[in-house]
Amino acid sequence: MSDHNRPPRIHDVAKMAGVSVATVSRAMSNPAIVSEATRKAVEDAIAATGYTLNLTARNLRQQQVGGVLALVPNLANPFFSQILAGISEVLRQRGLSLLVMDTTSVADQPALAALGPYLNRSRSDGVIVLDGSLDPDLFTRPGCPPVVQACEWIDGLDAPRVLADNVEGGRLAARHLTRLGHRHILHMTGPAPNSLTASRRQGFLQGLAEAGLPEPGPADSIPGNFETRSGVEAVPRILAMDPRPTAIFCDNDEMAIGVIHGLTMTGVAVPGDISVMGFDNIEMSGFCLPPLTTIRQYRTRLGRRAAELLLDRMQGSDDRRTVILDVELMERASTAPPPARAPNTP
Amino acid sequence: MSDHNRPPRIHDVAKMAGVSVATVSRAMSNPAIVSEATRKAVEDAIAATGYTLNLTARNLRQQQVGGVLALVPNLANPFFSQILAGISEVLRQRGLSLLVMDTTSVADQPALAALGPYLNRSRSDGVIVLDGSLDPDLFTRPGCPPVVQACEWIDGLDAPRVLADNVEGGRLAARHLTRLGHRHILHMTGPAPNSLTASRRQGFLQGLAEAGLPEPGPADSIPGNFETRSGVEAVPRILAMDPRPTAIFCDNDEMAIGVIHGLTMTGVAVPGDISVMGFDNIEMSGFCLPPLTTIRQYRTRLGRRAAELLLDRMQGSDDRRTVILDVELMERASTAPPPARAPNTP
DNA sequence: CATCGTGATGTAATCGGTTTCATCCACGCT
DNA sequence: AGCGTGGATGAAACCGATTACATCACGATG
Repeated sequence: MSDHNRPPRIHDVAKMAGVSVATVSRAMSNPAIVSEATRKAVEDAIAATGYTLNLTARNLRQQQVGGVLALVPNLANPFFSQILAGISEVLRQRGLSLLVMDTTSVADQPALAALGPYLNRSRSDGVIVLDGSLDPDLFTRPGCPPVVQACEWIDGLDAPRVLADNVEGGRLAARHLTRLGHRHILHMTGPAPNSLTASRRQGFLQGLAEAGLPEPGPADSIPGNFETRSGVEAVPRILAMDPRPTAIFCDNDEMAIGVIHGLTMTGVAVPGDISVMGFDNIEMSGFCLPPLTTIRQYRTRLGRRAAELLLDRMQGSDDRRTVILDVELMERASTAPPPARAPNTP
Repeated sequence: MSDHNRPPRIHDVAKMAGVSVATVSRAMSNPAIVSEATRKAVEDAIAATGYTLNLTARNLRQQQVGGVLALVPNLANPFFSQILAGISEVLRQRGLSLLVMDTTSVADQPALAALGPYLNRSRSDGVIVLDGSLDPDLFTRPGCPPVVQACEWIDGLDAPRVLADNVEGGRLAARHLTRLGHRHILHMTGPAPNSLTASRRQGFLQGLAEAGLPEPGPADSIPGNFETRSGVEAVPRILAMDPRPTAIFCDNDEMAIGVIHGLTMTGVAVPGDISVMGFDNIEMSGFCLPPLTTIRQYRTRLGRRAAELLLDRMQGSDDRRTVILDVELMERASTAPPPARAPNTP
């Protein structure tokens, strides 16, 4: 052993195999263009030295980073982490690293100062944005790598999008509830500027119209922020409504679970007195009580598609299409026909 | 503009500022050692050219990667993603990237083949392992960067650990339930080889002993796999037990929620007939019905500490100590004194 | 037989920074 | 005046791979 306890480099492999470093490099990255005997010799030398290639050196030469950055609003939210799992899967197959950055952790700073340095070709080869609340201009600055939007999207950002069919989901929710006989349905929405909020609302209204219901007024929706707590906190206001709604469609499962929690704690039966449904089909929605009727979207698949689209763009594709993934109604036990009389009708 | 649409390099900045590239480099990384006037000139030139440094080049020269790898069993599990959020926070402050890899996505392949290439100084500067089921030998191979274990740990791996006080948590659970008057408590455990399972069990037994209860037999525990479904599926076996337990301590919240789901669907009241408690205090535990009594552990803090410890090790510290973080009993509504008579006593 | 093409390989430039080492200059001390 | 000292800076080596280009051997072709 002549190595001074330093990891072997390609030079050491070349010497041991009796070939040049160029040949070693070729044997590794494009085995077809070296002779059988040489390849064998190189393989043996690699095994003997325990050589592993220095990715940083390769990346520098090839003008790439070898990784893709995912911008996640709130890493702690399981909804996003499942999308990440899909992204991770695709990237790993291509030998790329997944870098993640939590955008909420920098929410106190100006986005440009906090995120700007990361939206750079020297930090990643591509970006998948899961946060629809970011400034589109962040991604159009020179030096920003290719971008794909997943799940949420940013108005005015001209980059491919991979979305669940939120409009259809909203429509399915309205159809489900109206078919059960509900006529007075409250819509608990996400935060106002959010892209998901807008399209779920749109589909929901469309579904109500198809059922022949009149256009709901502003009193028929109540804003939340996608967090469970906001569902709980909406309950007193919901119960004070007159007439009281017989069903509530929440823009995500967390809020729906919060609403059910609040209603149940107040003695209102779900779905006996009020039906509640959610959106997303998070893991927990099948196990809460009552199990939650919701709209299922395929998060792992969404992550995979987003990663695939990004890889295309990184290879120069100029495909800017939006991919819409199917959603599906998951009918569980939190919805039922309305009570014979509205609970607060005399 | 003389740039041919190519991002500016340090050379361009140097030319514009009228200094050498070495000086530009120094002005950026160690401003104190260049003169006031030079620093100003360089700053102006950087602003004028829109220069951003190529991290890959710096990393190559400095023999580092600029990133830390987190090995997560199941990215889709919110429990882990919250730890990641803590890790991410610390790393970002130091300008390091967070790389994540889902170990379940490679579970079908031999760990060495799948993970080996990533456990290398050329892929990351350090590793945080959240998966206690991995082979310790993976991390002792030459070329593996410094490792810190967080949350779970690997027997036989001599690397710093950051853990919640699982033993104390088990003890608190036993104390809480015995103080309520329970004498027959079932322990639903995690998978057998898991490090968390063992220590929670140990604390639980200790707590029972302190309450003067006899050592429980093998029939007083039932194995799960930390997933909600395993909690649901355990219910028929639980209800068939004779005598039937009056309380169930589950090794995590997901299983507890599954158990509550199963019991409630079968018409058994929680906590009226059987008390259930969990471990972890996941977000949802406060909102399920009934709200879950559980042991809280501080996941974000755990992630932060792990990252800090790793940074120490990366800077050469040889501190191998284990950090134990406090846990806390969260008393909610899923536990109560046992019914006057055991439900299935004649 | 000369020429050309082709496959396999070596040589050296290259990626874009950091850092060592040398140089230069101003200043203070003897 | 001579000399040492320290601060600021530049020239060039260096990090470890990839790859353009040159070279060479060999077989096919005219």
